[in-house]
Amino acid sequence: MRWTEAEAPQQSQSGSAVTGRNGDPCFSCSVRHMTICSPLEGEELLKLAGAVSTLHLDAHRSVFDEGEPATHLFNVTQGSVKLYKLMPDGRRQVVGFLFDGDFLGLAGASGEAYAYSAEAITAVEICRMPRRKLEQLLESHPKVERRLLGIAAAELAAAQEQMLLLGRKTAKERLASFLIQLSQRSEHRGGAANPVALPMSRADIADYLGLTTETVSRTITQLKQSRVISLMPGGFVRLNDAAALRQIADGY
Amino acid sequence: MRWTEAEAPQQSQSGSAVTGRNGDPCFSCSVRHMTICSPLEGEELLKLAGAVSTLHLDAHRSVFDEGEPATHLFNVTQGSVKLYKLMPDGRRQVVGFLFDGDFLGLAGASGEAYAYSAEAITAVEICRMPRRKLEQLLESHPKVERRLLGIAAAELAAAQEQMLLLGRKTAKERLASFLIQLSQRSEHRGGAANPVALPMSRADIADYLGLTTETVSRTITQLKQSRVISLMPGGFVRLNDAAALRQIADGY
DNA sequence: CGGTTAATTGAGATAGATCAACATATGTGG
DNA sequence: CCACATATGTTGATCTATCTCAATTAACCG
Repeated sequence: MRWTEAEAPQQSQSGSAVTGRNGDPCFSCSVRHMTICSPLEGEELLKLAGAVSTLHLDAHRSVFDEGEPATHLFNVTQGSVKLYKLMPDGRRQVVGFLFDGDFLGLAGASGEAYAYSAEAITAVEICRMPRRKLEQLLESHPKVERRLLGIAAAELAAAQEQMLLLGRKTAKERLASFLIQLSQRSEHRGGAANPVALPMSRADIADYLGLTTETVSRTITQLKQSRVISLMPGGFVRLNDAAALRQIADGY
Repeated sequence: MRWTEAEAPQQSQSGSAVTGRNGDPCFSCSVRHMTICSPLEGEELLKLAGAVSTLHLDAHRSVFDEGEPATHLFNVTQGSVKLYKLMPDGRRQVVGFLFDGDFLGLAGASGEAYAYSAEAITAVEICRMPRRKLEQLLESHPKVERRLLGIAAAELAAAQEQMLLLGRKTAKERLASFLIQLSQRSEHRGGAANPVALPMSRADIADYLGLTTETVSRTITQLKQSRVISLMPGGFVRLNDAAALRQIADGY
């Protein structure tokens, strides 16, 4: 179920909460330096803070569904989110995972409806802004628009890399690529490159890599047995030989 | 082989030719209304015309290769182009086809190197602009930047749709999706929706859909036998029952 | 600590790949 | 303009990576 802002309880039993216009969400934002907001300062930031709301969602809660009018744009400030598309018979394709600092809603920057569904993997904190507010922001702040264009270009390149993975790589190569990708993204946002967090389920990984959960599981076992990776408690993977993993990922 | 502009003959035997700064390429541009240039007029267009060159390439000629410095942006004005990524052992993934009016080089809008190779499928005419010129253009023309952002968002949505295709669809569904896509794109740029041109080889289609040429051929035969499509001379496909094809594409 | 869900492992089935032959264009030099 | 040469496309017969179906084990949670 989804609720409008007016109906939303500040702290609900349903695993959702909104906080709007009542703090300084932007000044204290822990991921501001990696968001589209980074070019803004002082007064501008204050103005922005008045336009955004902060969502708190439990794991498995929907952020929005494919086909809904794309009224908002988002920024994940804490936690992990998955983006996916569904076919009528239930086949699912995860088109992306989002982590701290990641922007969400580019497709909605021009289109009218969300092209995929978004769901929390872990408990998440998400910053939400009305699309029309962003449009105003773009008018007055070319830097923000440039930043958005850069994000779009990077996402496009990542999408093309994923097409190569889905179209041409073996199961082993897909898993290796996936782990390397998670490691690099963690590093990129200032986290550890090596013990990599795997907050998503095997089913989510399978739907991201175009495989089944069984094949994901078997392939992880295979990588484990060849000592390239180790599974650690708490949903972490240690990359024992990142170079070897990269070789596998690239199909050498 | 590739050549620098200085070395390039105006009309060469190698299947390549450049024309720069010597006409009114922009005013007479047949696809201007669908390009990023569409917001420009009069003097602005004249200035732009001074910055672009027009390339003429025969089929199978390279426009650029993956990894090259992304010094230019392009617009296909006539003909068809394929974009592809290669793996070390030769596995290929076609990440896109371009037709009249399509923009090329978004990835290069922020990145430093082309993320894929581009090659002419048919004889093509391509408009080329230095990346720094575009950046200047963006500075002074927010409309152009907005347009680029819209293109990026649309491409991103298309890429996600392709991930669903590659990750979850059957061969038959992939072919149906592909034909519907070509039909819609043709219609979108003012062409006929129904007899659809297939300028690319079976190998290109296979590499786009994550299949082999044999499977592409067999699946086309299958669609032909079920009367949903017909192959016409000259590399055209007639969609006899577009609705049925769409049903197949969507997995109903 | 039971109960439920997620992950792993096993055995067998299959869509699509591979290997191979043939057919049909496409192009070229005589 | 034709006959050959080459590249592209189609069809057939097998093979195999991954899926599907099924059972077991491990993790999580109240």
